[in-house]
Amino acid sequence: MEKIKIEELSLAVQGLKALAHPARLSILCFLEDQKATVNKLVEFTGMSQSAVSQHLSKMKAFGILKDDRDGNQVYYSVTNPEFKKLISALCCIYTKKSN
Amino acid sequence: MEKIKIEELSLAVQGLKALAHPARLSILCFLEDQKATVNKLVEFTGMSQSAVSQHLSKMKAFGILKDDRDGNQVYYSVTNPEFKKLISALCCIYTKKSN
DNA sequence: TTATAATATTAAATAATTTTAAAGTTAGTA
DNA sequence: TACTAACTTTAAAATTATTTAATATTATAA
Repeated sequence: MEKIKIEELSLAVQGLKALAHPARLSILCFLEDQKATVNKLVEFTGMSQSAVSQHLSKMKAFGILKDDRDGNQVYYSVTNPEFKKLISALCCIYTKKSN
Repeated sequence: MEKIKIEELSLAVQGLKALAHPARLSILCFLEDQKATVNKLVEFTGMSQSAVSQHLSKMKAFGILKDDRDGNQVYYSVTNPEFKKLISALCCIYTKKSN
């Protein structure tokens, strides 16, 4: 495995930070196999609409999520399947199960 | 792939947070294939001894690193090979290369 | 012993992130 | 056009994380 170069490291850190929040990680898990509207995610997380929107835009900014508007609703989904691998590795560590 | 359960999620978040800092991530990369003393890591990172020590103990607290004392030196190393997979997935995302 | 090298801990100061609350958009509907 | 639903943005307040600086510990060496 190659080392992460120093320039890439700060990107990687930002990527990690974008995941390292309970609301964001649970949203990401939720979106693993489906897209969802902001409202749906507000319901799911129990957070304020504003907070959810801010978390979503942070994940979008770091290229984890993308959004698609349909009328007055906005659907969010995971862009890069590699992020699923990352979540998978996390699962593996924290559930002590292989996958 | 299984979902991360809600109880495990907060552990996973703490694990991610433990990685999501430039000093910590670069230390982790450095330790990927070798153990090292605190002093070595102070040199490598260019940070103060105290700061490095605090970062190391945070990573130790979350089970990412372990330490081994030898005389008056302390060697740090990565505990769980799964963390390497995680770093590997990160590499993959941020270098746009497969591995 | 005393001194020193290597590391850890603590507390205060600073910086970054998150939440809350209040407006502000955008798109559909009466 | 005016209204409402779905969402975003902004700014201030609250919280959490990091750095700094000083002190403490642990083990070896003089």
